[in-house]
Amino acid sequence: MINEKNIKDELKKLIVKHLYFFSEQSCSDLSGHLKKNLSLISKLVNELIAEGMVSVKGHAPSSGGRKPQLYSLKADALYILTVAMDQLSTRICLVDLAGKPAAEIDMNELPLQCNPIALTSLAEHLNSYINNSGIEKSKIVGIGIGMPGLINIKEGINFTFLETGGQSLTAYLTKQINVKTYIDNDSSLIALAEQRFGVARTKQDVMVMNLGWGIGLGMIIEGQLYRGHNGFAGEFSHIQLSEGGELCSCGKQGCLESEASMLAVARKAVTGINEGRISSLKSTNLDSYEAVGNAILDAALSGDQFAIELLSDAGYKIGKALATLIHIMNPGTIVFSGRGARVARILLAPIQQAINKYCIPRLVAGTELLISELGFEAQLTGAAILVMENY
Amino acid sequence: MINEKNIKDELKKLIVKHLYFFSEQSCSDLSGHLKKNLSLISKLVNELIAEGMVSVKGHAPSSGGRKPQLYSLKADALYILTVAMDQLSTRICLVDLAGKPAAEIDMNELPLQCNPIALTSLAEHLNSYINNSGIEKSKIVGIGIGMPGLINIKEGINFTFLETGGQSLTAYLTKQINVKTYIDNDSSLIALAEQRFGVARTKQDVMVMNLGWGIGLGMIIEGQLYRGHNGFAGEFSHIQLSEGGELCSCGKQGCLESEASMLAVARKAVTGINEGRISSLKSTNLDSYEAVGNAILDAALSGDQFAIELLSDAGYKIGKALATLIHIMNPGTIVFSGRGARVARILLAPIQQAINKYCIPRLVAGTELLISELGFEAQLTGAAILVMENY
DNA sequence: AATTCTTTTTAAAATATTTTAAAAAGAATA
DNA sequence: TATTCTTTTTAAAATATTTTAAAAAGAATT
Repeated sequence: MINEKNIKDELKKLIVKHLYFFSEQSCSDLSGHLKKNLSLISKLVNELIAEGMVSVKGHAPSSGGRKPQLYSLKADALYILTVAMDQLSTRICLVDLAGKPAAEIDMNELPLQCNPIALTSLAEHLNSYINNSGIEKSKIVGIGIGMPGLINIKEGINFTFLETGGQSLTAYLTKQINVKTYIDNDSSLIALAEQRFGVARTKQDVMVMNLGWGIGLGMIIEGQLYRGHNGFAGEFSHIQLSEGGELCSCGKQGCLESEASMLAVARKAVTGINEGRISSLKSTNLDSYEAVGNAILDAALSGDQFAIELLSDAGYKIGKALATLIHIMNPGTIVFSGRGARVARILLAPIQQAINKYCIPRLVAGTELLISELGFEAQLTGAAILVMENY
Repeated sequence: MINEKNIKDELKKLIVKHLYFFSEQSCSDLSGHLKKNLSLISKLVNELIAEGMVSVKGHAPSSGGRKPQLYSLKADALYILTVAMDQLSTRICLVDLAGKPAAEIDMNELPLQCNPIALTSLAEHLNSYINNSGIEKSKIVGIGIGMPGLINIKEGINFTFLETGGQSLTAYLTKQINVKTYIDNDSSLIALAEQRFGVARTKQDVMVMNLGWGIGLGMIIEGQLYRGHNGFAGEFSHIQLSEGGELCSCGKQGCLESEASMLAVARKAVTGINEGRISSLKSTNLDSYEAVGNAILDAALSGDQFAIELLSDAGYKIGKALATLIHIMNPGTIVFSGRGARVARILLAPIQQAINKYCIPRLVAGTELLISELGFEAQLTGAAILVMENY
């Protein structure tokens, strides 16, 4: 028998996956969701218990009959190594099947741009992190990495950063670390996180805005992450907002990113302060846009008028772009996530205002705007999901 | 046994469906596509032959072994009633399983706007058409209707036309005609037709532009028609193109529809001619925008400079809007279909020009632009597909 | 408190589907 | 031309999955 028990094992993996996303499920819950017969599910769940993958978690209240037994994954049965990169730094965290950190988060500078040793450096970091964690490698199901750039997830190539001359990043890391590795775009992973464990939980058609140094868009269509024909879907930041606006890094003018990203806002703040605008931002080191950007968020949250004005302006522009997105996609939900989610409450009013102005009312009515609760954690959570989706 | 043979029958229906979309398939083709075992497929195909649904269509060339036998549906085993409506007229055609008309196409005026008897009139028309066709009702699998408007396909309600006070159009027609009836948006059906039997055959991520009195968009995402959270996805015609442009019927300014649809072009033509522009259009009845619109297409095809200028202008605007669409969706294919597909060759140059200007090169490179070959037939074809998808 | 009704879980029987093996038909090659 | 190799089709055996039935556990009702 070449594929002895293969089909049964596949189904067991499906059960494990399902329990990862929806813990505390009864056999009939599982049966309903996986569209497999109860009796089969029951048998396999018992096998999983015997194997130490699953444990019983007490009873749920009954609606007039025998109380269902609830099953969950044994959190320490397996671990996932999650990695969240942005252009400047990298966070690493080993988590268990319940999403709890099994070792401290490691945060270190790892500039992606013009850094030929970034990849080898990353591999070394990951190896030593695992060694220090005290968890044996065999218990780590996989490594999930979210990174900015245009990414081919199948081949494991990043066309924008970590240049390898067409070589597969995932193949390299899998070999170096000896644990199966997966990569994906940061905004896509944030969208996954919001739809599986965040405010868009169980929603089917969700657009997740990743508000950060750029403006990313992760799209969930009919419950699945949509990546487009070449994996470049959601290049929302470079749609044209206004004829003849600011020059963008992409070479075009008036892109959303060059008008409303955190970097664009920081640039405007520096100009404004140099022109004598009154603001608490004056005391910030104006040489680092990164520092200015973070300071704007803090200032806005503590009521600084100039900062709020800058963010409101950005919000209105984001809203205008969202109006177009809503017309095309008719999403049920839009989530504001990423670094900038902290100030989403301030952005929301001008965003809503622009949407009202530029959208057909019937479409506005069908779309809810939500603010992320996962915040900065979203990308790490998404990286874990990436691994479990491939389990 | 309550569901005796249900599962087997389901699979048989899947085989029939598959043969509808891909005729002349061998058992191994079917096995591969349906992901069911060859031996099972072989048995069921033989049953379908015995039932008179399927027939053998000779052999395909072999690649070094026994020649595969090819199977097709018996074209006259079942029939489909297809209906294509636009705001002014309705086409009806009974087709067989090979897509061949089994009765002549019926084309009649049926204005949708402010016409309370449109629905009863439609039902009468359909009934008498069936009676005149000579095909017995029991052989008609279903009625598929494509119509403009915001449509809820599950409930069978059109929110824009054929007002029934929230009653289901499909329930009414199914009862009146005694044949299961389905409705869908015209642009959605055109997209279906292009992806199943048109130039976008087998492509997975396709945006189909329905160039007509309005500008519609049908979206195929990962091989499936995407309708959005409330069924209103693809409301492409009302995205804003230019700040402060022409007033649109939707109440906003500068919408794509009010700037570049066939109706908008006709309006501009009338203005131009009244201002003394030289053109063969002068001899057209300028009171009917419909007549002017059609005349512009003819004039442009025979080289009239004014008509070509008008269409080029519209094309550039469509291209600018498409640039945004490409950034968001990263589609593999864009198809120009519908009434205006006749002049797509003239529109293509300015469309491409605008896309080049407003798109990131890497995204342009991944998207091919195609011109429909189904043309005006697409909507009827799509209506047949709608029925077979529900078979 | 006893009975009836629900729901979950388990086991046995029935059915569906896949694997394996073998036969049939033909292409490629020596 | 005979042999070997492929591929398709069919049949038999093995496996997977669902149905059916029954037991277990508890809620609701009389």
